[in-house]
Amino acid sequence: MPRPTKQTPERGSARQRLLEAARDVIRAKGFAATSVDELCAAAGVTKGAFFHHFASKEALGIAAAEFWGSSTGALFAGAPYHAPTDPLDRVLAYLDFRRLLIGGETWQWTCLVGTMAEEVHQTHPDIARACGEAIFGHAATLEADIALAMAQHGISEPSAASLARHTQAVLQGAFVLAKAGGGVEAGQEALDHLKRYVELLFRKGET
Amino acid sequence: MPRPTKQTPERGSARQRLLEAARDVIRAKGFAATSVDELCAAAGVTKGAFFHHFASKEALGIAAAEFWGSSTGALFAGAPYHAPTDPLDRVLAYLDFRRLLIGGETWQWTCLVGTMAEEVHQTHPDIARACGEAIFGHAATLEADIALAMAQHGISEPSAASLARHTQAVLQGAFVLAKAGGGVEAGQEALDHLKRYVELLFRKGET
DNA sequence: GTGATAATACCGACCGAATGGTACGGTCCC
DNA sequence: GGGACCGTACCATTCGGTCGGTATTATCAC
Repeated sequence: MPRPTKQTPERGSARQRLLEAARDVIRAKGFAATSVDELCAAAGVTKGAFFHHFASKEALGIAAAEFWGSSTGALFAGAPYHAPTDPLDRVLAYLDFRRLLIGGETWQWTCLVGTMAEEVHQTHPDIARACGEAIFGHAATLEADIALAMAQHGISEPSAASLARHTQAVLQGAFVLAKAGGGVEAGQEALDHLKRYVELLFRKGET
Repeated sequence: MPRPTKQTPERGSARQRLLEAARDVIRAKGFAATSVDELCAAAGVTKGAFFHHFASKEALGIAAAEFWGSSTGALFAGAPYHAPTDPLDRVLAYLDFRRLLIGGETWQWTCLVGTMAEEVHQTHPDIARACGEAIFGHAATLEADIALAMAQHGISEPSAASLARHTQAVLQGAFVLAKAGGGVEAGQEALDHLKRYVELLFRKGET
């Protein structure tokens, strides 16, 4: 395997490959149970490269959380659920889109930052902070549509920000139940309840 | 410290103390990041005692999940939310009770089996299985009241079992968001949304 | 009751493997 | 040449787990 250079980064620089490996391996095994050696092997990189790009394992965790935030941010920004002209329809389309993403092995559709936050919130506060920014940052991208829909339906009860956060809470809970043995069905079920909640909320106020 | 005997178990046998230490330490630091030595120190017990009672660290994880299931089971069985005569009131009182339990340091009011399931679902399937039994077993204790309330209100749409599971999903999600920086408020907020969902569901069908 | 026996509960030094991290040298591009 | 980038060998520590031994208790014949 030829060394990738700046001109020919092949399948990405070592840093990029390490972040991608971290995204997948940590989702499956957790942060603490994933060793640096294992990460290097998965990325096809040596330890020297690892500690050249990251000062410590904790630094990689923080970078992985940020990487997750930006890559999922791009995914959702380009997703088709923004198409509907009605803001409530866009919110419901987002939930449908999230439901569509559920499938395959559990580690493939669950959330890196949720997993890491739960695990390291006491031992590595800086990682937890980065995870929180990714989660609440994503929630914030939903706020505008929710606020528009609420205004259109004359609803003010739960704030748009609060409802946006709640969607993420339900999603994270769905991941936990799926990992606890509920599988794909547990995830879909939780999203069905969440969609029903939103529909009931907005049906109450009507147009 | 005198050796505790069967006649004078002092503050519990070594096994009991280890399970209690595991309950608290693993909730704070996670399963993988908690060492056997650390557990022994927290329990005031030596390594010999640990491996006398548990064949491996994984076996302790399974036992801790079962211990969590039975001790929380006793807590909820004796809780006051069973008092109301109306089944829907009992369900809502359960949610109020769960909200009341939120307070203090995050590790004190979050869920051991949720944390462990998320972390070890791939690496230690047997632990994840035990965690799943605790979670879904607790959900099952809510089913009867939910089913009664649904019958009374003429509702059949989401099954009682599904709604019971969803309460646990929202709770687990609340824990994740709390650990990601949302704190106590994030937990309370999620439970408020969950209660509103249940109220909307049952208001729709009325009596 | 008493002594012998077996089983249980526990102690703590020790082990090999794996861990996160470092030192240092080489290679490539500007 | 100088710095970014990466490879290899190595280090100190910590990890889960083992093992020989001791103290305490339960059992039971007598």
